Amino acid sequence: MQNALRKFKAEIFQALSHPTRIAIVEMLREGEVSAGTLYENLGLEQANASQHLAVLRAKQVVVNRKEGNQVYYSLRSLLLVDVLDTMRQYFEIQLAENLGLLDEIRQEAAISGEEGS
Amino acid sequence: MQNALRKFKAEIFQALSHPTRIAIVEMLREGEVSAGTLYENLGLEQANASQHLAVLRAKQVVVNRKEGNQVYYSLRSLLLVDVLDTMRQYFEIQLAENLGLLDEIRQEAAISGEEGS
DNA sequence: TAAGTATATTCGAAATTTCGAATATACTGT
DNA sequence: ACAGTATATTCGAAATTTCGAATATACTTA
Repeated sequence: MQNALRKFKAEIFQALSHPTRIAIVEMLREGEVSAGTLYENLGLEQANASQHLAVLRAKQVVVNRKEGNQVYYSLRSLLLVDVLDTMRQYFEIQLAENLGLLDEIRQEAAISGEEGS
Repeated sequence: MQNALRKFKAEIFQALSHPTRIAIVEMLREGEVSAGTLYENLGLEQANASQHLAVLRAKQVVVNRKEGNQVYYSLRSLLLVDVLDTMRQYFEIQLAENLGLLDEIRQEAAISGEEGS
């Protein structure tokens, strides 16, 4: 009984285990977004975005709705937003303890800062 | 800035993306457990358990403490328990909508039931 | 029906993950 | 120092994931 449940849990986590898919899920927090808007805003290749959306679909993290020429995606359950929020707290704490990552983030900030925000 | 953060998040999710590692984290919910107790209770090969613990260590999900001959593991942050709890709710809802998985779980339950619980 | 637009799928190749088997390391007691 | 115990690491091989390139599908509009 626990086994299938743990496998199911592992699969959801696996669906969230790629930076691009995290970005997609975060973008869907506010609501429905079309596939095109998604890959444009995230600067992804169309095919690549579609592949990642396929993973999220397969694991039932997102749901899609067709309207004319476009496909609109949204999170299947808002509970995922709660998970993400709790994770955010977790990350903040970890970040404070993880100087290496902080440095990395500062560098990125410095670079994008130079380019003029 | 968002990139390193998302990479970090993805890595935590990746650490949780295997049934065995979910089982380990769940076992650590109550507190510190030795490596030996872990793999005995979960019915794992010693080397395999150690490999999974290495993944959890690398991603800083767990922390370990050496005492004599043994190594005791614990969750680095209790916030992870909250994440798991929210996930549990999520799974319960998904489960209700996912008859295939429910069937799978029922079969497992039936099999272990036959063996006499 | 033909051309255009939006999205998905297929196809390798490269990278990563997972596993068991074997081996290594680090303690403990004699 | 030696044997025993607990845990970690290394080594391939098999499985899975990821990517860009190419192609397919589906809808729309002329």
